[in-house]
Amino acid sequence: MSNSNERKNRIILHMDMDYFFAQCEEREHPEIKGKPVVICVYSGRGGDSGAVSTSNYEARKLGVKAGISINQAKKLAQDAVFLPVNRELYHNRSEEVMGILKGYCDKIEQESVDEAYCDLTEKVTDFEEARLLALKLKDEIRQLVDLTCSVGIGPNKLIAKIASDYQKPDGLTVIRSEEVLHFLAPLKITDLIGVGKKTGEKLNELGVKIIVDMSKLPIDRLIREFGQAKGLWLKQASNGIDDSPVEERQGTEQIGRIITLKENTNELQIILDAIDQLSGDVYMKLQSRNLGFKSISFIAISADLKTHTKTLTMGGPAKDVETIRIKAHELVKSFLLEHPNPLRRVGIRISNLVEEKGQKTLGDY
DNA sequence: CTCTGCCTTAC
DNA sequence: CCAGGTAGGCAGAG
Repeated sequence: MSNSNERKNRIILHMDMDYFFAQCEEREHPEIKGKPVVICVYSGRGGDSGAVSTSNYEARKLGVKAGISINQAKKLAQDAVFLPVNRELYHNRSEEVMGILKGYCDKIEQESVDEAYCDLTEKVTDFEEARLLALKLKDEIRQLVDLTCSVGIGPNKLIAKIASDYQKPDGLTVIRSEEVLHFLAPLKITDLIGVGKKTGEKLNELGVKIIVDMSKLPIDRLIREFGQAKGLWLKQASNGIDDSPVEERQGTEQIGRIITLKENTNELQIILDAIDQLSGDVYMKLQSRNLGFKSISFIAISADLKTHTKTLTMGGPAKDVETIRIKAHELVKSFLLEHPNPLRRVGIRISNLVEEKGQKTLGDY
């Protein structure tokens, strides 16, 4: 017997905070509002070595956007305000905003620190009512947290997400079921989730420029080019179909940390020292969630920016910092035997996280 | 199932 | 000479 909810036409909302990190900083430092603001991740190497995390619209007008180097950004916008990321601040703001959003539906699916889906199907009877609710939501976030966001509403997550991106900042876009195909048809394929640079280039070679082009490709062609899961997704998405439910998730499925070394090196001791630090950080996060883990990876990024990983899975779960350290050391050593070249960045990640009921911390294995 | 590389997503 | 940190998912081989 299928659940009647599954058959029902859904009304899904997607909320996306506008230029989130930079907006949080504007609120924190009102005097910088109106100026270009650039949020930076400093690598810890030279003074301005690092990358731009995000920027406000004034900075974007000057060409300063996520991903470019800080040095480049300084050339493009000498008078901009450059600030280091302050994750704690953004996290706190995020909690406030998500708290408000939770008041609008039974469950939300938080996609990242500044994005979430919300299923309104049981809360409203039609898209017009959903629009009013979204206006109220935006207003409440503005009143209580003093931040703007862009909201999209559609019959599924895919359409809601594209809609929230359609008008920014401070936008609201509602796409009814019957408007979906017209809405999608002229959009760029990179507007779809799962289509980035690589996939986009490959699709261009197939003569696909906009979404309607892709919707006409035979599914077996897409599967041949992109594999089963992705091919199927591209076919469905280009036709506006997405049956994935809004699912509340608690916590991530992996915990990782990665850093840039002061200088490229293949010296074991330097790398192990870094690993010990990272182990402590990862352990703290693990402990705060009271979880155990079964797999651990060492991540290495070489001077040419290629990523390498080495993973080890244990027979049973562990939850102590010593196991993290020891296993990570093993992975580092075995990696360096195979790849004795200098590394730029190193990191560790634990996965296969498991609920830990008992509190005994006997080292296993 | 495990492991690695690759892709994506932005912020 | 310059390119950060984090997480999720998939393919393909073993």
